[in-house]
Amino acid sequence: MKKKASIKDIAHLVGVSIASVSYVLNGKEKEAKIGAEVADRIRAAAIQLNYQPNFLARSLQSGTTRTIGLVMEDISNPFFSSLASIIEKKAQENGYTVIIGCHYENIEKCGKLLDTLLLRQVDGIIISPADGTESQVKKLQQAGMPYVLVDRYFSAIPSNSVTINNFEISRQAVNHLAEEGYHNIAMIAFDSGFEHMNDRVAGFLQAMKDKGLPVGPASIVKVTFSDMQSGEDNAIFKLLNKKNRPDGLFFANNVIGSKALNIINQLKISIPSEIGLVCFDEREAFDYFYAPLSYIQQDLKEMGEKSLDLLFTQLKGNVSQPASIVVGAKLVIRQSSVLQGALAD
Amino acid sequence: MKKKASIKDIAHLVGVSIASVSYVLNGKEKEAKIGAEVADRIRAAAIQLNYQPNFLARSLQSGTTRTIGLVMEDISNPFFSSLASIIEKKAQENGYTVIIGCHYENIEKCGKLLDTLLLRQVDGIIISPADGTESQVKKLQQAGMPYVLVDRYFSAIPSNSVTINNFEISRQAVNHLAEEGYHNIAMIAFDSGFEHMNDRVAGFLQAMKDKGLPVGPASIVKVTFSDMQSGEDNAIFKLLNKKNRPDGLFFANNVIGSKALNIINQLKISIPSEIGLVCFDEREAFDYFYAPLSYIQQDLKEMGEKSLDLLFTQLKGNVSQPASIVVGAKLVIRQSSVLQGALAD
DNA sequence: CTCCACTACTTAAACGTTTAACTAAAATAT
DNA sequence: ATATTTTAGTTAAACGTTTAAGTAGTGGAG
Repeated sequence: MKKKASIKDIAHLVGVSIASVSYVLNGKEKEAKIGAEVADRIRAAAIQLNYQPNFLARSLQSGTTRTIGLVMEDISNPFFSSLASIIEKKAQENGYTVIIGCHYENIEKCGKLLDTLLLRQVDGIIISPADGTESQVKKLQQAGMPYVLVDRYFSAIPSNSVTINNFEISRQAVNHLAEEGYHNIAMIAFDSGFEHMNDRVAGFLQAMKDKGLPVGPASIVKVTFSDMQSGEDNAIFKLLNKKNRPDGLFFANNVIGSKALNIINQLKISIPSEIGLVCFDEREAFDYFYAPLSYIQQDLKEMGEKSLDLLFTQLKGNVSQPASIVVGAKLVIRQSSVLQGALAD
Repeated sequence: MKKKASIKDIAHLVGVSIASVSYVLNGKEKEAKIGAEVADRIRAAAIQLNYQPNFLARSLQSGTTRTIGLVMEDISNPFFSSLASIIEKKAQENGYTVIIGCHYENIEKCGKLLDTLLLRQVDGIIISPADGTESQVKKLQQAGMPYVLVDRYFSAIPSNSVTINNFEISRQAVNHLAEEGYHNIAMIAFDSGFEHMNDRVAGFLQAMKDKGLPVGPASIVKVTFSDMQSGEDNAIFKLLNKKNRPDGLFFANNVIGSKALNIINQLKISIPSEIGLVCFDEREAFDYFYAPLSYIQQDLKEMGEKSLDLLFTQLKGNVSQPASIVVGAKLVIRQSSVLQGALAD
């Protein structure tokens, strides 16, 4: 990097003090009573020297960096990349810059990421935390760092958060499957301490109960994040390969859905005639599957924007009680869960 | 944010100068001849006060921020999010933090993004520039900002870059279509000044020539970025809806491929029997299409890692000539372009 | 006993800003 | 003619570091 001009250089050139330059360049010439003629010369010199303020010096002085941290599981997951795109766009519009970090569901990595953001003195953090990182979020809170939880939350740590009503929309999804005539429904979920995940499971159970459908030990299949990463996913395969397999499936998120779709293809199971499918979250693959998947669509635009709004409110110092914002989600019904449609086709 | 402890506080507590504290905490106690006992007391005080160095002050002093900027078209495009994921991971491993910005193929946005990164004094930038931003890249160069072009390049501005051989792999892809028996092949490409895009077109033309296939004005259909964003995409629809439509299609990238796939579904064109398909770049949808798409797979891991390597080399000051690294790409053949396969099925 | 070399530090400048507090000169008021 | 206010700035501290240059005190050599 070439040496850049500083206000000192401008002061030298014009023959005034650096304070005068600073006042003029910040539009505070009235306040500091700098004469019009001098002010003009300062501005001219700034242009002549192609002056660019030093952001670091300014931040050091002001204590704010106009930077926010965005921490999520994996930016290559379309759910997160869409959210990131929305957040980055709006942050930019508001003069904020976004530092991104992925924790890949690894507790240590998540901790390191947060430490880095604290160290770099970002103004605030939007985070979709890893499983089991309650203590890290608490640390954020204790450090007084403004943050917003998105998608995931910890009820033990009252925080600003933006989520959807996972229970209710899951209940609706499973209700729909039941009403379409699928009665041996199973759910595939992550084996985690995530409350939003448990809410989805609770929604499933509620619907089953409401519809008077049987729930057994095989009704909820739990898989791990690393199962999904590796090629192995025995649990799903076993579930679908056994003689009296379910006739309806509810996937707890798009990673599970996409994995399961692979296996369904592999086993040549016919959708929706043999099994009805609904997935939580969307994924492009679902549109191109021969029986496009019914799915739960979270309002990502709202989610991203509300997260930033909530963060900005905190940054402006209007801190009151933590707010939990619930944004919309809707069930999009397509061929994968509609038996009649299959007959009609 | 709570008030954090500074080296000044430590100095006070221990009763030494701030310089001593700084030397000890940077492991330069030998060099500065600080006694072992004092050093220990300083370290103890640092722990006691939970001292965290102020990154901004350090950066201001050192002139480096250990931050890199990553500028791409749109993080919600899987090509870019995969690349971003790889780059973020490796940057983190090397103690660098990444600021992300999307230009959405908008020249002004791209310019603003780069200005912001310059202002914030990132140590370097990895950029997949917007169409028509040669002057912006030149400005980067003139400012002495280390940067690496990735995926896209401007031959008029010799730069460090990481790309694939777009010409060669396109030629192979079209060759393959021809050899499979498709002889009325068209290409759908972006209407842009991008050289990598033109290389792909050149590869198409070369293959057509080599195979002695006819090339007419209808052989290359150009679409714009905004066509793809909006629901409208008349050019592709018209091409596929006319009586003597092509029997082979080569898509210049995954955005085009996914749009075209929609139209193909809509028109109920049978793949690969009626049209053979190959797409540049992958996309999850291609795996779940009833006839999985043949595609050109860029080695993204290599691309991301080499980009960072190249940037780090510059940061270490080993600047020689700009290097143009060409990473691997391969043609993955699946059902969408194999006629025999269709018959066998 | 003086000089020199060490040891173990400290001082102070520098990075580039912002901003509260001060001041010299001019203008106005009494 | 003197006191007061206003104008048009300047000085200097502060943000939290790093680091070159300086120094006070001690030990040993000659």
